Amino acid sequence: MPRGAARSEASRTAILTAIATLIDRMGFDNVTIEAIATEAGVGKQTIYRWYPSKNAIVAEALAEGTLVPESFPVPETGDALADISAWLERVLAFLGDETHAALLGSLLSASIDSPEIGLRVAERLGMASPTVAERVQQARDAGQLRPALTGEQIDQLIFGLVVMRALGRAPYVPGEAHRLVAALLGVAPD
Amino acid sequence: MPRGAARSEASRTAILTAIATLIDRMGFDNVTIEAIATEAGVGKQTIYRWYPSKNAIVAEALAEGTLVPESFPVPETGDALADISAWLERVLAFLGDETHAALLGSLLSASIDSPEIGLRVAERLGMASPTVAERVQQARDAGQLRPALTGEQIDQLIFGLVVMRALGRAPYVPGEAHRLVAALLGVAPD
DNA sequence: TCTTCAACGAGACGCTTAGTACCGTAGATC
DNA sequence: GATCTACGGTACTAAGCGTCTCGTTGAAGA
Repeated sequence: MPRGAARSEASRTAILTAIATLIDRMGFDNVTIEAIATEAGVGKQTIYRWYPSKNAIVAEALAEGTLVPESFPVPETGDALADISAWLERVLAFLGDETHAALLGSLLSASIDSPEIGLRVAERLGMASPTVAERVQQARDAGQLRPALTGEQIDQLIFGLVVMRALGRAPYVPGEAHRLVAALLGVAPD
Repeated sequence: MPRGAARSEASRTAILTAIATLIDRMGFDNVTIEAIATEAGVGKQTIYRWYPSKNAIVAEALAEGTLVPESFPVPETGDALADISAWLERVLAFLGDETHAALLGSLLSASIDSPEIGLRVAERLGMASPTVAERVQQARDAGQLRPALTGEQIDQLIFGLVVMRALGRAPYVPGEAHRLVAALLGVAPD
């Protein structure tokens, strides 16, 4: 056991809560380390002791669910088309809220610098282990589907669409997810 | 005619060239306004007089072709599948170069702040007027295609894929563009 | 119990950059 | 030739980054 005082869980939580609050209040780009310290009632050094950058704090806040409380697991009923389109429906509806779309936009921007944030965002959206790609491959192996594209290509197309929706603020039309997924999987929609 | 000296075209060009040089040399995020002024041999005030932000300079450099000299017009042979897949092939091959992918990544990041940059990027990539969406619609009207998705959905899927490739640095497999576009248009590949 | 040691809140410090203000100069209009 | 505006250059304020150093607090070891 190391000597001295242990890391303060209260401070850690306060930092994660503070960054979520500030991003919501003043936008991702305008949040400074100093403002986080003040908002959290914490010394700046305490932040720099544990996090090398703002992105690292964001990554942890994402992993803990402090930034985005909702999660979007892909259902597993055995029907890949229904599972994936139900999932996409939830994600697109979530992004229909302008605040959520703006937040995801900022997180995507941060992902360009920080691959870890990219990974955490994908996790939050349910797009990591098992990925949509793996789901498609299972359905293909089970003989349920014979899509023209590889699982990985479908995965990229769907994630890319989610990204475009986050950036473009297109309104979501109910039922659209089902038609999209059906077309990508090469199945006639119900 | 306004009194006094006119705007210096030499300075304007020097600024655009300087930002392109510096982005290439030290990466998008590390380029400061002061460095641009020094590199261009121009007073800082001259920059602030004409551009409200770094993003505005980038937008103009994009529009002039200073940042990305290549352009990617969608061919118009009348065969929508061939046209779009030839175009996508060129774009994905371009992004296979890591430098180009990194540049596009930075530009996408800037697009989140600045819709104008998003528009200019789309223009450079050939994805604005006429868009892929319009091309698909023409083919549909001419009875060449009956895709399951709307032109706009296909447009978003393809642009999203381009974005994912720029971010994910996936290598490009020759011929992939054709299979992707064929599947999205609901046509069996040749 | 008492010593030791690391994390803590707080804040001073040097550094860099943003953005503004002002200089004297050059060039274009009246 | 008088006037006006953009120019290159420089000084300036404001703000944030990241480092460093206080005195304090609290947990582990003797």
